[in-house]
Amino acid sequence: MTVTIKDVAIKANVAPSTVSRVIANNPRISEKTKKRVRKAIQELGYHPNLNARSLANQMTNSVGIVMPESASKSFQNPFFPEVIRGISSYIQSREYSLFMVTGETEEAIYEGVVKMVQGRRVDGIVLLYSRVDDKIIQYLIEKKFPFVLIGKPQQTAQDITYTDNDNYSAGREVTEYLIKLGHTHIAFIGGSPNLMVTKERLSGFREALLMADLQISNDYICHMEFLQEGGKEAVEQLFQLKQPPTAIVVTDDLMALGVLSALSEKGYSIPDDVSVISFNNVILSEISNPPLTSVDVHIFQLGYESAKSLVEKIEAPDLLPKNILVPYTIIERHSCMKQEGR
Amino acid sequence: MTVTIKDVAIKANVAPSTVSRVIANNPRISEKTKKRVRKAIQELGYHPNLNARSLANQMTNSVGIVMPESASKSFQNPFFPEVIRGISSYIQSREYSLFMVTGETEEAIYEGVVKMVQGRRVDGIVLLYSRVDDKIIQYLIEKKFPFVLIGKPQQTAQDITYTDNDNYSAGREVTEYLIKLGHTHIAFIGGSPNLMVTKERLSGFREALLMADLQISNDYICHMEFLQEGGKEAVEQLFQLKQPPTAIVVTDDLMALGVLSALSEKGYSIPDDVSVISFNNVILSEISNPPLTSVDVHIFQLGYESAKSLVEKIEAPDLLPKNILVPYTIIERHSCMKQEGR
DNA sequence: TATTGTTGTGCAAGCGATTGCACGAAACTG
DNA sequence: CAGTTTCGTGCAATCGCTTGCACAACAATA
Repeated sequence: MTVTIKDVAIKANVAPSTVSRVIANNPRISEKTKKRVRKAIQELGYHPNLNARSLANQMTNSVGIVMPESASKSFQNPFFPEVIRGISSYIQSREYSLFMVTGETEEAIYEGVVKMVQGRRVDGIVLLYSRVDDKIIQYLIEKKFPFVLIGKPQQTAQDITYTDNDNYSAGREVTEYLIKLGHTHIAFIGGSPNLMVTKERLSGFREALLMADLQISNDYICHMEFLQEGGKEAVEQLFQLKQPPTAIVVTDDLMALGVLSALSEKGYSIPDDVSVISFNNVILSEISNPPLTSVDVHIFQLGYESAKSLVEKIEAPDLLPKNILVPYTIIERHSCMKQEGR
Repeated sequence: MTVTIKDVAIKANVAPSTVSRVIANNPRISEKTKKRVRKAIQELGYHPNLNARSLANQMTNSVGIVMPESASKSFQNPFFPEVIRGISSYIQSREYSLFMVTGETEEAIYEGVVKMVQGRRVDGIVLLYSRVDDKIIQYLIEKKFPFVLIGKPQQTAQDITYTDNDNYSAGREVTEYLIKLGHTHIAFIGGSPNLMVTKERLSGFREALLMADLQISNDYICHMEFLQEGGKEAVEQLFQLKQPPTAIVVTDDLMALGVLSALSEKGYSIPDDVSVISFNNVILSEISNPPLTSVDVHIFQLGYESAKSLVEKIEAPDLLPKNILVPYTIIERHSCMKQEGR
């Protein structure tokens, strides 16, 4: 049926072990034999059975990526495809493959991860999110299984390798930007408060207000889903207040689009009536109306670097954990404006 | 180190084979033994080594998904995440896992596929695209490896299982819709002419014009990349013509967004000056400005059904190939308008 | 009681690779 | 030229699981 290493061995008139060594390019095999074996491999169209190989040498040459439990929904957010692209790009160059773990519920994902890990399907895992009290992280730590996090781990966790932006600073900077434009009533719309990103950006936001002696009202802080509807709902809430904000920090472009459209439905014009600044700088932000001022967090690189760290960790497990901060850049477009008078 | 089937066997005081049968829930094992073994499994936290299992029983319980070669770029198109979600959703319910094949070049992807297939990493493959003269399809057919196509195969190929919309009809219907609105100068902006979707929709488009006795000019037919920039470039071309179109059929929402923004940059207002109708109905179309009239092709279902077909095919290889047509729906929003006068 | 059937388990041979070790041949040494 | 290295290859065990077949134990039958 399938052509195995034995077939090659017979054809090349050597032992299977020799074929194996040729594939591994073992220096102890003579060039002459190598050539002969390679020819046989070619002619037979032989490809090693990766399961057998994995079984024998205890490694799979593939890594798993774990989507947040809301994968079903959040996959709509361009953040994920892009970060996966980054991962995939590096992974590819190192001849690894990609396994995906998705699931409807947290429990399902957890099961999936356990199955991958204990089932030895992957050599390492990259988690596409970081949130508080995560069962999966606990598990991986316990099992001493190589993994990296995209986002900051909850505990100052010196022993977790992660890749992230400096979201605290970014949150602060963005807010300061709005303050400099003269805004004093600034709202914050973020994703789930369980996500580390949200927490970090929020505390940056708070810090900026504090430094500027502005009041921090809880009415101005919303936590919604990372999707457009999230943005819309938030707007509903905020613009019912007797003193609605004149500027909004939104932690995600997709939400920001929701904000934009909800706002213009309500008859507000942007940026004249309210300024909006958001995060991620996915392609959409460029073509929204008006184009969004957004923080480019370099999603691709986030993925790329995390994959790189992971592979390093897989190949040298005793290496110290390593944290990579990917820089961010505020991309100014047309959704923010100076606030005249008060 | 890791706990194997032997450890369980010892702990439960049975032979490894018995443990194996308990896991497979083989009826020949007594309930009493089963209980005992299950308890041991629980207590040891045993999970079977999937590589070993795959090796032994010649199946992996996972499927591969292949992105188009431009994955690097096209992943930005929300179509893909959504279709993957659909696949993943079904796959999950059947306890399969997902392997991803991506790559920068067609060659790289091809290699990846071969590696998966011969390496026995997956039991089947779903191709996320269909294009003419595809090497991968050839290969899979030749190897008699189970796969399904999302999109219509090139050859009338009665022996290929695929899931698709009736893109020919959709193309025609959409065009007729514009004709009914009074448009006589209708352009078509599509993706690569190698893609079957493009071909099908285009011929539907042509047919509609033909039926309405309208002229078909090649100047009105553009082929671009499935991205926003594609849309922009197309607009550049079309609106240099001495007689620019008053309505445009765009085969993808993302491109349509590009069209929209290019158009408004040029000072055209939509839908007053030019009507735009597009395909896919990704979330963006809803919040674009104006909201896009778009054909909902039910991407999720496309993925879901194809996964279903694939699993069926894996589990009953001799089943006749099966083609599923997922219905489409035109979602009217605000990017099309009646054309007054001539 | 001897014979035939069940039922539940275990033995051992795979699945297709990798790898430590042994070993014959060739090339070096003195 | 005998003795020691070096080089290239093969043997066989191993990775962890599945499964056909054999077989012991016990029940049912004659």
